[in-house]
Amino acid sequence: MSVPVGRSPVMADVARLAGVSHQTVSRVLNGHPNVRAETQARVQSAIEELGYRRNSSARALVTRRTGVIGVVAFDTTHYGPAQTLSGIEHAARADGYFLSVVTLQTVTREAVSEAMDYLAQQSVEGYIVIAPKRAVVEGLADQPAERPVVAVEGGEAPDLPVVCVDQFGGGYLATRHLLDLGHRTVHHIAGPGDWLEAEGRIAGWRRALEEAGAPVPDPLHGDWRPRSGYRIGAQLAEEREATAVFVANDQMALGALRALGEAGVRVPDHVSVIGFDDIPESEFFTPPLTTVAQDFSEVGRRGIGLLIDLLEDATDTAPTTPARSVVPARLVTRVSTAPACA
Amino acid sequence: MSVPVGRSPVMADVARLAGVSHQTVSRVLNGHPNVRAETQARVQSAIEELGYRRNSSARALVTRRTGVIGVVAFDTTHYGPAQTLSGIEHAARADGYFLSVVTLQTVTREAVSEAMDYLAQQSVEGYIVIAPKRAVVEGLADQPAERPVVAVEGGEAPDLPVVCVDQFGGGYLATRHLLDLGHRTVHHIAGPGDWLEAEGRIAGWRRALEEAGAPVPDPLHGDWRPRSGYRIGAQLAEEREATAVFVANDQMALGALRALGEAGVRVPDHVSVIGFDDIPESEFFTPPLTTVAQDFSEVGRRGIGLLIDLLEDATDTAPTTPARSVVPARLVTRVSTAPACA
DNA sequence: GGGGTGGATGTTAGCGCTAACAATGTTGCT
DNA sequence: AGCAACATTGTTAGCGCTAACATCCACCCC
Repeated sequence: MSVPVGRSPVMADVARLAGVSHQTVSRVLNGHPNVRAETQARVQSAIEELGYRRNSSARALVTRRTGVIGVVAFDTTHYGPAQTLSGIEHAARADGYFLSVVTLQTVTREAVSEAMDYLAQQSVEGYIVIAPKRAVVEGLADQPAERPVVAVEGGEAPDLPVVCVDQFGGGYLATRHLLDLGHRTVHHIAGPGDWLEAEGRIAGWRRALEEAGAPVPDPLHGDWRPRSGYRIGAQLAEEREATAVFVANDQMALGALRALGEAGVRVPDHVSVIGFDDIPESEFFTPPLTTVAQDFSEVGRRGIGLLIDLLEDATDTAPTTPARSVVPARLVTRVSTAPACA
Repeated sequence: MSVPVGRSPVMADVARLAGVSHQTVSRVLNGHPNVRAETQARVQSAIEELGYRRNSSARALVTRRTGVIGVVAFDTTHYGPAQTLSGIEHAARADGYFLSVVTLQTVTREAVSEAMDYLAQQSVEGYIVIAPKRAVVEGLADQPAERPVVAVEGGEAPDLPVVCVDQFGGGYLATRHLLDLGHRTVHHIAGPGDWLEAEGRIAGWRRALEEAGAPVPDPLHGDWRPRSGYRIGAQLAEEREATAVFVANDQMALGALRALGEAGVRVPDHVSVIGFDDIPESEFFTPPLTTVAQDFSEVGRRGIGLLIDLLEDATDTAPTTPARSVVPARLVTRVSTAPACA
């Protein structure tokens, strides 16, 4: 009788079929307590019979909640960002939120702000911004935040909730590992200067050297890509001075390994190399790369957790200090590092 | 005067400030033709003054269009899927659509159908499903499709619009390249049997061998990961029979290179190796890997293009044959392949 | 000059849902 | 019995927007 043709069923259709008011249907759908079990069952079966599905726009219109989280991500070509995004996605879904993603090519303040604007059109409830550069984080803090924002990989953002991997600790760990193997000092192929991850790793590396009283060579900046690691690796091979190199990511480490190999420098016999990220490939580099692993999924999970907290304690008017969550890094020892030759 | 406190402005606020009806505001927002330039300007400036932003839920409720496309993706750890997703995202945004993404861990029919169900809650207008396995594509075709679906990497889906890279052509290209270098035959480290990409590459490889009258060895199946390439590479090294190996992706090729290297088999002097995907790292493998490049961004673009066509010609009731778009693959020659030794 | 024409604007009625309140029935207690 | 307290259901009024229709006015043509 009441099977509607040509349009999808609405709450009133279900109500009619179940012989109740549409409000009762709404109550069943929202798990309201005061509905008789028998009524609830009748409504449920009417819903199934009609294949009814609640209209999310109508619901959002009246509840003022869309259940959508906006994500601004960068360059998912790289392993880390891609993994982080995936972690965010799973955590969000587990909590019943939807994700609307914008991926940016360029990491600038303007691009981020434009992306957030775009997402605002869709009435996202809050944002997760993967903010690997200082300028971006600062830009975020400036924005008149109508909606909560969580920065991921945002270093030490001044007044923004942040989740990040302990880059400093990771850099320290890597350097310490090489010093412990007896190397006099450790050279560093760093990431681009304006990246927070690069900064943190440099700081950790420097601290480890200073603590050990080791000389601190100038860090050599690459651009994260294998080619730049290759170029700098070739340079180091020519200088024949370094015995241990900490490379700020595995892709550059790959390039460096190749350059050293071509120059006849054997790894780890002549030079030890350690990377950062633990990409799936690094175990199979020549030689298998010792590196520092980051738990990206955990970062994603914590980011979503933090944002949802913010979303759901909207009552919390007291400007508590923004949360900050640091995920530890872990040393993964393989073949590319060895004791310094005496 | 009419600056509302405590709530964000609505159309009526803008209307009041501009001294027009809310409908005129709506007309300006929707680019309706019959609005006097002077009125339009007044409305525009009222919008800016109030920082007004149209409520997307209310709009969607009445227009029955959400502007959201649902994407079901897999395992964005891998380069290809991640790139494809990024291509989809850019294309969608360029056309003013939003993306809601679900990434799956397991590629099963059930998982896909559950993901689509989840997305349906959000009233997506259509779906893009990255469907790399036969079972998934078949499951999709079965579904009572209330909304348009485009399969990406879906091989030869029977009655579904599909965009994919020419896997067959790529496999053929790779094999042909090795045969042209004088190899008697080409061994194949394939992907898992139930993956369409693996199937297509096997078929292309087989065809090239058959055309050349070369013997067709059994393909050896890996799981796409470096480790499986390593295992199979070690096996090939031990048998000492293969002089040319076509590996179904770069990650497995990396493992194979490593296994061959460890077994003292020199690449390309003793054995030529060719990969598939052209991941950013492959240029820096030892030796730099000859491979087959896929234009993932183009795949994403075409996928979105196809879906939007479907969405916007909803009038088109005639069941035209589903579109099918094949993106060519490209040979990238580096160092890992060389003429067969006489 | 009268009536048609079309541009510019306003008015009204929903879209499908939830929240608030109203109206029942049902139980327990004095 | 009588009334309070509560469980259960229904009724009504929007949420903020767009589509459809109504209105007004300027202009043109015979």
